[in-house]
Amino acid sequence: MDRKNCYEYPRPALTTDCVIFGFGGNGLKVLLVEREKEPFKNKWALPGGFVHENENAEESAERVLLEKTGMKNVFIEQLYTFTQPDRDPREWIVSVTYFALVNNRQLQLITGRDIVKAEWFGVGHVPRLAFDHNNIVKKALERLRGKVRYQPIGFELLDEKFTLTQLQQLYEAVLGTVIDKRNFRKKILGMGLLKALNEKEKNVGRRAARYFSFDRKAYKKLTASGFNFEI
Amino acid sequence: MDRKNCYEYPRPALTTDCVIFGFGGNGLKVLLVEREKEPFKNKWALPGGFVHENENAEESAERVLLEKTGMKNVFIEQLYTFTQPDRDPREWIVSVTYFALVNNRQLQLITGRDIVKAEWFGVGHVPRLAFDHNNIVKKALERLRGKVRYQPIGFELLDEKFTLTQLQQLYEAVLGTVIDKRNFRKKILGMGLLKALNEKEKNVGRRAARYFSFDRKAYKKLTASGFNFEI
DNA sequence: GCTGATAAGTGTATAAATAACACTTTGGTC
DNA sequence: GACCAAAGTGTTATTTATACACTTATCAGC
Repeated sequence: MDRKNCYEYPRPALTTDCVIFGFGGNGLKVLLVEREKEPFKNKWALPGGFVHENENAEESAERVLLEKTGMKNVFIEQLYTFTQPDRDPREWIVSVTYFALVNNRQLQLITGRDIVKAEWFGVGHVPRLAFDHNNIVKKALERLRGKVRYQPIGFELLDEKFTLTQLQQLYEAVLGTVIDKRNFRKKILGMGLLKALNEKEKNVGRRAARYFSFDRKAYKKLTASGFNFEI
Repeated sequence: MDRKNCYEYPRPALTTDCVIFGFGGNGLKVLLVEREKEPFKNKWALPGGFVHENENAEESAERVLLEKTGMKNVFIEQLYTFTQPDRDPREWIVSVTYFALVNNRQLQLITGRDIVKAEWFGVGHVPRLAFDHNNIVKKALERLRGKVRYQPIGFELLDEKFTLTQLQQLYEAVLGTVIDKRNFRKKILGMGLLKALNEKEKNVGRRAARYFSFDRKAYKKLTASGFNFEI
């Protein structure tokens, strides 16, 4: 070790860890990777890595996401910073954590690559993870559940175009409730945030559902004039 | 400099900064301290300091609060972590920020001491601050405004006992709205979160108002059974 | 091309919450 | 005891939320 990185007082290493949520057919899922090194070698963990000197934590999280899972341009937001001195058995390591929401298309990307061993786990079936990562997942779930009702972030988990039933199932999965179909549609359409597309499902073996898309422009306009999203 | 704190890769210094809100007669206030050293010597800044190796960030924030302002046992919550590499002109310094809510009694404590030069500023009259601290204050205000409607944290800004008018004025100040007195009282009393005390204001030169206190026990019970606070 | 299976799509009536609004009462001062 | 200032108090109209069941479209199999 050379004398380059010496300081007057001890300093923590800085990492980012990312809780990536996806919405598959049967519920909300979180992406875990298998650790290739000690400590916790071969244990499941959140994708993460060290922050470089010339980048901020968010850039670092995005870089790590791309390197480890091949995902980019995903919705990402700072979650919490974990600073407990003994959270890493090696030394003082502080982690700025993020939570990310990806849709099915982004979710496909990773299955093609083989950058690290990664797997989706239903949020109810997350195994014992390395470090304090179970805590981080717990915090991310709380945040997602709290936020999904007051901000239109649920759309980040669906494809560009989606059916109202998919949207409803998403809310039911995240919130853990059952929602009345007619009331849900009345409410969500009444907000004026969805664009009805001239396109329907195909080859579904039943009546085909119409596709909708989230109208970001309309949402911006509405929020500017005091509108508050709420499900 | 000895060789004690040398690392393989560069590491950031870790600090905490704290946005402390108080509610004075005429609105919401934030506590600022004057910097005694370069950089930004004699400029206003948020109270903050370096995190020690054997403490977590929250303990550090509480320690700094006590050292710099004499406050303890205040409501404190992690806000956001600022990691922009050039946010400090000296070197790479990452700050885990907190927001704190103090009531009048805690607010008095500091005026007695003279630990650092500290002053309350109305949130609409915050001067140009050191580093990226104006950003931090902005973020804290957003958080407070977003949170005060869905969690009973407003009470942290009032004394143990308070009148309904004080509570209403607090919400009006934080949210920047005007609230109807009768509807406000109906709603807040209807929640069953306030204990009416057998005590009134004294020597006020008008009809004395009854004191109330926030019933934490009742709140815990209610949240456990699915109640959601909302103003 | 008819039948059956499956989920899409749709309206109304009741209950609850919110919003608007003004006067009487009380404690203290002069 | 007259006056000042803010405390305290109900009702109605409007909006929003909730509960609830049948018809329609698409595809598959015959």
